[in-house]
Amino acid sequence: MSATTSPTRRGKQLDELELGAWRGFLRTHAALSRQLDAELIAAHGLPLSTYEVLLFLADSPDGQMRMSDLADSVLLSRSGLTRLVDRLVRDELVERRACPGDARGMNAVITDAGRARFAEARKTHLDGVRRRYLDHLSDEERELLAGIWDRMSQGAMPAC
Amino acid sequence: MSATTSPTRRGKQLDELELGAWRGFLRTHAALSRQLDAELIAAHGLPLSTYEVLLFLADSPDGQMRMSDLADSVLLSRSGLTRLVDRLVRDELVERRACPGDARGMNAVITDAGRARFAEARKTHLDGVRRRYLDHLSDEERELLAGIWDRMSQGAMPAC
DNA sequence: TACAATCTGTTGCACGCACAACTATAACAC
DNA sequence: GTGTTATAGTTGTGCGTGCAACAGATTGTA
Repeated sequence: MSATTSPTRRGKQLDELELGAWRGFLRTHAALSRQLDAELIAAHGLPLSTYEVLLFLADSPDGQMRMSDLADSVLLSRSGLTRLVDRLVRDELVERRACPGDARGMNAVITDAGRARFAEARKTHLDGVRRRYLDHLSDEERELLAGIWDRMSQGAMPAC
Repeated sequence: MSATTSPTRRGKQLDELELGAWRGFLRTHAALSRQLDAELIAAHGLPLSTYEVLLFLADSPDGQMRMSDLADSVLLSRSGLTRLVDRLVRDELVERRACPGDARGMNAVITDAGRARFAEARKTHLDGVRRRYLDHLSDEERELLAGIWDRMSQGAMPAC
């Protein structure tokens, strides 16, 4: 179940199998994220990055999160999140609220309109994720993939 | 081996397993592409997008490709590729050459300097891909993944 | 208390990309 | 031939993002 590769042939080109496992990964991600993003924009005017923010806010206890925590969650730089939240505030899907107990901090809070919009978008998105990804996998494959990703993010993260 | 999911529960949230298989995929891709890009820039001043272009050119018969074919290969818009090749020409890693037999077309041609630069970068990149991705997989897992990606890009592509 | 070091979020700036509009060439119809 | 349609590549423009620099608040130390 764990990595059992023969001593890696450093610098040598990838063989057929390695190539399929690696470039297929890249191709699949590119295709999926493009399609899901386009789908979400077409149906609800929400890009995927926005959807992610609403997702984390909607699923958090009080519908709010600290800016920096949110940035980490959606894998965005702090400045990137500042701008993204700017747009969400403009569209009245999110509000900024001073963080009680720490005058430096700000909380992003999802509004009722934001929740409504997100609930609609979630249907579309879940449907897309299933149809384009999950439905192509058997139960065993899903389990295996979940394990692989888990293993990788543990191994890869602390290295940088 | 093929998809055997019970009739998808449309709209319902993802269960634990589905979540792991899906969000892990996203997280892993984000982390890997960030790290590999940063690594390549630090070591050779080449971003990943540039590396991809040089890869396709270096591996093509005469070290040259039509602009539009190249754009499709590296998953970039045509305008995006035009600008990217502009930069490569400025850095003298690639040249533009009129396409014989079609006065509309242009070929991007890798230069000697481009080949040299790419050969260096390739070592770094292959090493990174192995260390961060392939080495975490057993042979069976690599085989399974290659199959999954293949199945998915066939199913997902024509749908859009 | 005072002062340095750290942390939070925002802003200036530059970059890379996509979309749409455009020019030039090619392919096809008649 | 002429006219129409399709294709190739470039350019104008706007958007989303990261990095570096910054102001304000907090924590730690003397």
